[in-house]
Amino acid sequence: MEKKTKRNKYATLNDVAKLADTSIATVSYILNGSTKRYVTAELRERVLEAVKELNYMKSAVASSLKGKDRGILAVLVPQFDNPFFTKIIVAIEEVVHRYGYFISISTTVDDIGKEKEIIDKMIGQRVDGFIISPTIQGTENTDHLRRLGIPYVITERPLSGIAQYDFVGCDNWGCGYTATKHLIENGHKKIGFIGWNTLTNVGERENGYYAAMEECGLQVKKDWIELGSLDTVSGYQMMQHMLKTDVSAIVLGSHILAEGGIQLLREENISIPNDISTVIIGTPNWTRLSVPTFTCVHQLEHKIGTMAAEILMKNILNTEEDLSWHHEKLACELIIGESVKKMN
Amino acid sequence: MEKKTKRNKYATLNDVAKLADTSIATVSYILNGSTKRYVTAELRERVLEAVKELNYMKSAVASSLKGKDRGILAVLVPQFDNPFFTKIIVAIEEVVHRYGYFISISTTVDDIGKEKEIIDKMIGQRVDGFIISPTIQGTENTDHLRRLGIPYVITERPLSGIAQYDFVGCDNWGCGYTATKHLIENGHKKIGFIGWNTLTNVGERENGYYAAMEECGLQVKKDWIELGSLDTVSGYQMMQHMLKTDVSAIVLGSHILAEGGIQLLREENISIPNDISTVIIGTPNWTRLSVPTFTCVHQLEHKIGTMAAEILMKNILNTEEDLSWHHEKLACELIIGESVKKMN
DNA sequence: ATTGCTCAGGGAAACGTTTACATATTTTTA
DNA sequence: TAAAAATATGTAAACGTTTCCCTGAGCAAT
Repeated sequence: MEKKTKRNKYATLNDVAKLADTSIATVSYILNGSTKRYVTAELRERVLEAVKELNYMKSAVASSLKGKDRGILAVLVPQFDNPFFTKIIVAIEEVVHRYGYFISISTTVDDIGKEKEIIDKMIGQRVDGFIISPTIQGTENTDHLRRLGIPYVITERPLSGIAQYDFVGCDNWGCGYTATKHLIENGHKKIGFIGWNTLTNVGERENGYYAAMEECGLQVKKDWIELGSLDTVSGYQMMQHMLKTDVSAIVLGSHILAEGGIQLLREENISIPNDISTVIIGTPNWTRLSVPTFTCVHQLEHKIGTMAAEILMKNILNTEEDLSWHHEKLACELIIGESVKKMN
Repeated sequence: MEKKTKRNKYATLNDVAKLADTSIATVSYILNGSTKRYVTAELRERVLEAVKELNYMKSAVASSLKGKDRGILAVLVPQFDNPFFTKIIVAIEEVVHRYGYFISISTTVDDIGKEKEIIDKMIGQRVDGFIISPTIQGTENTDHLRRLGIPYVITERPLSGIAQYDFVGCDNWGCGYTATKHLIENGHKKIGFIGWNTLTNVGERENGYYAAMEECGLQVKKDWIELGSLDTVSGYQMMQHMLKTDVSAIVLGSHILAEGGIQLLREENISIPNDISTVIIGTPNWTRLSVPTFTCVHQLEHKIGTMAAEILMKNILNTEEDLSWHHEKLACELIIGESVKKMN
């Protein structure tokens, strides 16, 4: 049976009007349920039947040419097979769906060129707004949005050097601080930090670590800090270096790095928490399922997504009560697992 | 600093034409790089400058009214915080981005009503095609697409009772068969199966299990089969029942059920693989990171996404050599971990 | 001197909606 | 009973593109 290749034409208002023997204006009013128009039940019936008969489906493309909102939001993330972003997106979708909008997700793979490409294409589509976890190579792309007056909300990664924009992310400083403090409270004094060095928000995690150490009067040795790139291989390598030091506990600055690092620990038969304690920043599923379960600092991804979407929708629909810029940093939560040994 | 609420107007072809002191036709030809038009370098320059000056960004909305492709594909999945679908989507995005298209992802939460709602909205947007992992409550929604002549490709969950459509999924029968066969080859004879009962594709997994058992002359006891709903809670409960039986090994029909089931095993301090062996269908990350690592049947999600996207794009662009319907069932791969004990 | 090219560019009609405005028939109200 | 209001519908002008069809000028070959 061969595949049909011809594409059917969509029925138009005109087709419907002809079949129902009326005018397109009447059809349009009926279909939009407008109250500005009196229509006899009989005619309404005829029109509705014609619609069904012809499989008429209104073209949002044509409507939005007439100034109607598109009903589309663009969401840009670095990657979306990253549970952190996936969870944010799930929340965004829940919210915007309630508003009758939908989202178009694209991944920038942390490349400012691709980011620009995507943003331009989305502007071309006249999307109503953007939710962006921006790349860190610059702010030109969001500058462009601001110039054009297109509403946008930034998530997770703050823009540097710019004050006037809406932001929702987690308190990365707090993440680092909480993780470190927890280890200290369990009697650890020699604590390592594995992170990466390209993002300002992770720099914050590192600063939180330093703050906790300092607050407790603990000196930080240089080789307790490892910064690499954000992938499992790098996590693996940083853990190799870390094992040559004298730390008794490690803050794993990201779940991706944690995956690599823990892989190494397993290969070397190093026991968690007996040989080394860890706290992971981030809470992917596997931290609950593995043996041992992991102590993690949980970021409220769902709430980030929800808030970002609400702010954007209100901005678009102009229903915002509060006209100042949002700058929300959501607190993190410590989730106790079995990966931290109590020292005495 | 208060938030600006006024939305800037986009510059139009007309604006550009006026500023460059020419006609919109000329501008359009220049911007589209058409060869059907002779234009002096000087005028071209003027136009390009006006474009920059005005921040002109062509409206894909208006173009597509004139019959141009939208450049949008709709992707529908039951959920996307499910690594199985996430991976498919990542692959789809890679492919369509190469074609200069982009995707709009929505989740149906396995509800045929919401599925219809989304499909209608997407048709309204005049998307060029669909990639759908359909709900199982019926085929009306895809029937509708077929009636309208809109290209679509089905992934993972075959439509029942319909022959003429493009399909890409994995060989679920093979998944069940491979998992079971592996356990048998390791000397297990009393093997349980935990699955769920609402999807035809999972029924296939169960059938593969039966086939392997039968092939090896092994009788299946009724209480070795547990079917529930697709969530961790159900997985947990089914494992409870399973533990009351005499099985030495279990095929976990989905990674979601596996999460619940393994949770219980951990709580009860039942050792894998010493007390019980497991093979999981599906390969989320944690199966490699936990202790022990898990033996899994790997489904080629990335390839599913790639093929589905290629088929759809070729269909849309009419570059298809082969006009018969695709019906691809990708073979699975056994990945050996430490969760199966060798019996003798 | 008339054709017939190649260049260079403008005019205007679609595409499928929305909506302001106009028209015509009833019904109500003063 | 005439004017005003309510009811019921049609016409046509946008919206921002694309593209077909013109108009002219300059030049070479009849």
